[in-house]
Amino acid sequence: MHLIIAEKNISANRIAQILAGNEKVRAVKEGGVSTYSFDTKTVVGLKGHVVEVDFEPGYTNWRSKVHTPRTLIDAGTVKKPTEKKIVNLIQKLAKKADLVTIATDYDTEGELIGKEAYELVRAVNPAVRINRARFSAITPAEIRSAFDNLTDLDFALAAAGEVRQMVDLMWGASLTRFISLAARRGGRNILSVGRVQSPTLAMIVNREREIENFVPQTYWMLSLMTEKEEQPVEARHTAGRFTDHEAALAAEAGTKEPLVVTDVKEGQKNDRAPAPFDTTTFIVAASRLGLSAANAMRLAEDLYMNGYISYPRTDNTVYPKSLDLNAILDTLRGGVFDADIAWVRQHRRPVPTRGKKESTDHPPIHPTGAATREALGQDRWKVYELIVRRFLATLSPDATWATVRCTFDASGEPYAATGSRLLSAGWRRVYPYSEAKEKILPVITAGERLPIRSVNLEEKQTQPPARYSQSRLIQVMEEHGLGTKSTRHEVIGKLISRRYVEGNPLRPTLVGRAVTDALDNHAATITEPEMTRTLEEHMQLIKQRERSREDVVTESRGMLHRVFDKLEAHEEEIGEEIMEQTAEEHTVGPCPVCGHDLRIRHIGISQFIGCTGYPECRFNISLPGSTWGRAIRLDETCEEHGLSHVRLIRKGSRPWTIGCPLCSHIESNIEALRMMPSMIDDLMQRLHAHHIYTVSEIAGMQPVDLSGAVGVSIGEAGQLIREAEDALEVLRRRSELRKFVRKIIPPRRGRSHAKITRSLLEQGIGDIRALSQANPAALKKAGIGDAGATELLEAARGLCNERALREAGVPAVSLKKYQAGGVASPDDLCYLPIPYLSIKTGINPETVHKHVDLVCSHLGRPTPAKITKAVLERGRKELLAIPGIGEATVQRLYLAGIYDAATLREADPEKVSSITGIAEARLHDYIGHLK
DNA sequence: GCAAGGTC
Repeated sequence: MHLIIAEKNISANRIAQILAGNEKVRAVKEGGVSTYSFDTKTVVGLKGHVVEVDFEPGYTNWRSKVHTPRTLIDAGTVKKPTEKKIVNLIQKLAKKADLVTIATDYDTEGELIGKEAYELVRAVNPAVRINRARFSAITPAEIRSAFDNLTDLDFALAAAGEVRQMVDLMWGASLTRFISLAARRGGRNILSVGRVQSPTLAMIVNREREIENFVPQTYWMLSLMTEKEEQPVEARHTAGRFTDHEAALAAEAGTKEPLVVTDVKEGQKNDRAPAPFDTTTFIVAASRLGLSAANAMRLAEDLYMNGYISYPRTDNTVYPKSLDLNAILDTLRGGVFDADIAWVRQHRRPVPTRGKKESTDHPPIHPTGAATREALGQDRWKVYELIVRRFLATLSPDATWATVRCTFDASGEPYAATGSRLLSAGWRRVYPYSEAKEKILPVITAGERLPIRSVNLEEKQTQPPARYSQSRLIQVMEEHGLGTKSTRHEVIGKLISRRYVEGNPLRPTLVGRAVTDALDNHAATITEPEMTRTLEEHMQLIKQRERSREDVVTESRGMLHRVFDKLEAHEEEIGEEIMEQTAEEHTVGPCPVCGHDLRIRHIGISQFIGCTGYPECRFNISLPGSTWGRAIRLDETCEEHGLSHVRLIRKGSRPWTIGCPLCSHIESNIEALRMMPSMIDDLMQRLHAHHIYTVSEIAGMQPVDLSGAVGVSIGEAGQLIREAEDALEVLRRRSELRKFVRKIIPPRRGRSHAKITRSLLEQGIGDIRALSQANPAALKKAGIGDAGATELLEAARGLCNERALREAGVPAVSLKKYQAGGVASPDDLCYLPIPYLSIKTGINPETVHKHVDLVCSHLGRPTPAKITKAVLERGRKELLAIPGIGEATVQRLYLAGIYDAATLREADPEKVSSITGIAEARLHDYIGHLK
């Protein structure tokens, strides 16, 4: 069997189709992985890298005293399978193979992915021949020629890729751990560092600094309005920007009629058709349509997977010779583009346009299949249409413009006006994404005299550089060689998810700045694009076999060690700098009580806003737990309290904007305050004026302090505090009820717990006790179904009974036994006969009596007489001695309080029968037997 | 918990 391994599933399929020719390809899924077989060949696709380098075991604990971040530099590495299904299948097939061909992409990573496959094969089949097919596009010609000229894997090329992996891992992981530990950040708040992300972040930070430090310069623009045959014409002073106000004023004053046309120059301008799309230019064009980089890529990948466009991750801007452009035009026929295609065919430029970059792995992005707007939906169609039109534009002639430049002399001051007119639209006919703006001048001839209608001197300011948009940043990253076509947009996503940058255009956060500063000051290597450039040079040398992998890695290790020398010497300082700079990120504004900063605090899953004056100042505002979303500070501030607004953000759900935390705090506590009988508006205002907002604050105060704060007598203050305590208790029970209902009736879509508890409250059900006695109709009204209502009532009763018994002093172990015996309510204990309770629970009758006594006295009821175990045992024997009475009957008699011959003799058979269900006649028999 | 690079 000949095993062929491709880089991805879709390539595997296409390679199989091409190689099979007329033969039918059998597509079979094995263990969830597709294989394509024909003849004796089987083609399998990888998923890019199917293994991952990581440190050998022992380095997982970040805080280890032995394996410090620095030790990661020299730590051994292992390759771990990340796609187990594929790895297993490859090895299974490799055992049976007598030839293996690696057919991954033709670039460094492709060679490395190929080597990973090679090693997987070798591990299970040391003898099999393994060769390599190299092709720059998956077209029949390329593939056939590649398989006719099979070569060997290029281990030097793969080694270059391995160096990148090693260097990225050791620099990234060690620095990430070091910085995170120094700044005491863990979990979701780690501070990541990397060869690509850190220089990218630094560019955004530097741009922000430029903007902040920008000093605007004033300048003046001078223009005049003239007209020819009633058509207004604007001419600008040829000096352009005047930086000297005096000079501008003088030129303005000197601008006088006669205005003489000194020269008219006509010309023609070519407006080149755009080059084919690579990933970056595609993202830039898509961003003009309002799509973010990540979105544009997601849509393009979708189109690619469904066969509408070619592979969207490419650096190539030159169509390979093997690409049949006419065939593509044919494919696109029969839809909305027909007219445009016909036009392109008719006016086709001799050679398609080409961009600066040419690479071998994939062709530029182009359409591969016809589609309709209906089939794709709005967004995908937008992207598809863009790609089709771009393709058509690359085959279309240039646009041409007629240009004209008129120069004027206004009594010695020189002016000029320019005009342009589209002569032939060319590619712009089929690619209407950038507007062709014409500026038509009337016909003006040299020597003519024109009137001056007005002279305008405009004062302007120079502008700071613009922040990076995502697409602009991707362009700049590419210019600096940062990242690849596949990863650039992901890197930006990473900076956003680490909360280093935010907004569009991108702004750095305080954390982003702090980390960049710290790295800039102590580990500058990692914040500069230079590192990538050097790495690439070294990779190049490895490819040319001029340096070895080990040599380059050793050099990189040495550099990283030197970086760590500096870092470790300043660890504390670095940590403090970051913490100090980022503290502001959590600061929401001044504490209303003491004026110190209020800060958002996260402790475990709980979060709140506390005062930095703690413990002297105990002011705090509670926030919903972080399961609702992590609290972050917004830029807006509350005019009344001067505090930043707060928002809860949670992945995958809409953010919950709380707004001013103090406004929200006050608002949400008013209802609770009103639960205090003495609370009147005036009192509430006085409390608020003293920054007392919650009942729990009042409940926790001393009467003297409260009296002083709101100007009531000590006695009244005491009363208020008691009222607050009561309100607090009611609130506590409500919250308990809410949690209880939530536990029994779990939340699900379309069932609002807030609604349920509100409705219960309106019906006077405010705690679990009230719930246990509630009418099922009330639960139904609150939106709880029949089954749920029964379950809820039973659970509530059970819980109340349990609490009552526990309060009375029944020990927990016994409580369980009463529950198991089904006799666990206070009434059961007070009213059921002790022998019955004993036999149902297996508890000694004397102990039962003790419990019954506890419960009865707790409830103020009389305790029944004690029965000892001996008495009970004797009585049982007496009863069993009576013919017809067995264990079951004894138990039933217990229920009626009959436990021996004497109690049976005195019993009223009619009553006993009604309680126990034993026929009266039989009871008469038993009693008769005794007599 | 860490990088960057493949791919889905």
